[in-house]
Parts: sequence; C-alpha cells; structure tokens
Amino acid sequence: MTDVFRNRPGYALRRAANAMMAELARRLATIDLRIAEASVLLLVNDRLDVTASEIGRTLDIQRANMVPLLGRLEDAGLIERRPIDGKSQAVLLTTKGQTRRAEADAITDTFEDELLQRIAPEHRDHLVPALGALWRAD
Amino acid sequence: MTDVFRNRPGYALRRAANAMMAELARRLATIDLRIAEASVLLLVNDRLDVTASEIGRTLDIQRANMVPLLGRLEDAGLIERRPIDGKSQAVLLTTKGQTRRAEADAITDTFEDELLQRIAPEHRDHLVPALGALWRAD
DNA sequence: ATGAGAATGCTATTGTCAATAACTATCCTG
DNA sequence: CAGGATAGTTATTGACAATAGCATTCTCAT
Repeated sequence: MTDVFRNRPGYALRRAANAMMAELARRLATIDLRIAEASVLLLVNDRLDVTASEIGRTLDIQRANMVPLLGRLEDAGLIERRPIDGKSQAVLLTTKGQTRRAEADAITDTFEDELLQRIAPEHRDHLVPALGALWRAD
Repeated sequence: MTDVFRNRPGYALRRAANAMMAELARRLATIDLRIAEASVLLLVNDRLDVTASEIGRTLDIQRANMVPLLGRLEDAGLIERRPIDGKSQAVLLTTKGQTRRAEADAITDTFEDELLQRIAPEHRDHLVPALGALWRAD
C-alpha cells in the first residue's frame, strides 16, 4: 500500500508519540506506574511545597483529572497530602515514593536515551526544539 | 516551577502530539470527522480495492477497532463495503465520501503546513525523519 | 481433495488519557 | 465584608487503543 502518510508531519507525530508511549507504559508498568503517575512523581520531588493544582498547571492536567491520579498515588503509599491552608494542599513523596521516583527516573532516562539513539545523528538535536515549537504554540 | 521536562524528548513528544491532535480534531470537527475517520478516508481514495484489514494494517488500527470506525463512516454515507470474496470486503468511497475526503485533505494539508511554519527553519526539515525513526523502530 | 492453520470480520469489554460541567469551600482583594 | 478568583472534588463523556474470544472463509501442503 502506498505510504500516503510517510511525509505527513501530523501523522508521523501521532504515530511516533503512540509508539513511544506504548513502550514507555510497558516499561513503567514493571514498577506499577502509569505514565501520568510517573510524571507527577518526577515533578514532585523537585520541590517541597507543590500544590496539586500547581502540578496540574505544569503538566497540563486538569484539576478534575488530578484527583483520581493523586488518589491512586496516595493509595499506593507513594505520596502524602498535607494541608497548606484550608484550601490548598501540598503533595509530598513518602519514603516509598522517593524510592519509586528514583526507579521511574532511571527508567525514563535510559528510555529517552535509547529513543534518541534511534534517530540519525544529523536529526537528533533538532527533535526537541522542533517539538517544543509545536507544543508551546498550540 | 522549574520546567523539569523541557528537555525530555519523550515528554516533549507527548505534549506536542497532544496539542497537535487537539487542534486537528477541532478543525476536522467542522466537517464532522474524527481524526481516525479522516485518516481512513484519506487512505481509501488512494486505491480502489482496499480491504478493511489492509487499512487496519497500514494505519495500525486493530481489526476490532476498525469495525465501529467503518460502521460510522458507512452510517454517515461516506463509504460502501463491497464483498471481494466470502471473507474480505473492499472499502470504497461514495460520492459524498469523495467530497468529504477532499475537504479533509484540504484541512489536513493547510494544518500541516501551518505546523511546520511554527518550527524554526533550521529544525523544520529534521522533524519528519526523526519522528519516522521513532515510530518505525518501536 | 482435504484437513490444518491462517486470515477476515465481528462482539464485548477494558484501559488510559483527556475534557466538561457543576458544586462546595476557602482565599484574597478592594 | 462582599464579590470574584482559586482549590479541590464529583460525575460524566469522548477518543483512541488493547485484549480475548468466536464464526466463517480462504489457502496451502500433503
């Protein structure tokens, strides 16, 4: 079948993202994390007083979708919620969460290294800037 | 918040694909098509005797998921199914389907042009090859 | 020519991520 | 202190994808 879509940036983007996410999901499943959960863990460690809504804004996850996400992480004993004031709550990693975060970090790091290795050297360094332009324009 | 993910190819890929698909979905909605439906329409016109399973293989859509997809296109009067033998069936565009396909083609073409325009010239030509390497490796 | 295995189409269900709307309670600011 | 913004929540929906299982038909090697 003629590869009608070979040169279509939109289609290539969709397929590449799909393949990438499928593989990453498979790898993260070995430590019982979904992609969205792992990204939250990776983010949280960076600060000590991150609120749920702040995480949502950074990762572009709607407040409504943060609720079950954080709920699962809490049920798994990976995060704790601590009230900041009557309205906001800080999200922080438990000891178990820190361990899991380190594992997730290792998995995603090696995965992304491998991803880049698949790209011909002359294209490699252009990928992230090009993607950045697409994502931040929306 | 520190942008922990700024330089992560996996994350950038996910976000870019997401933003792209959201916008494309919005544009295709004006002609009552989902992204997956549009890609089938675009593909079908290219040949006259494409079978459902062949479409699925090309677009990486599982047989099980092709069923409702083609069902919707048929309900909308855009495609017809014609038995090839007792087992396979050809998918072909109705007149209405050809018109719709042309509209979808126009929308996706200008959309993808605009996408590329958002990327700095020095990165632009590297995007599709880089994505291709990621998608075809999986 | 036939019998085994592959291919096709289908049903039904599940999962992941995301979007929307509506609600409550709290906060911040003028 | 009143009004509007913000935080968290509930519930529902949608799009795309994956899995398992089933019936029929085709194909190919013996």
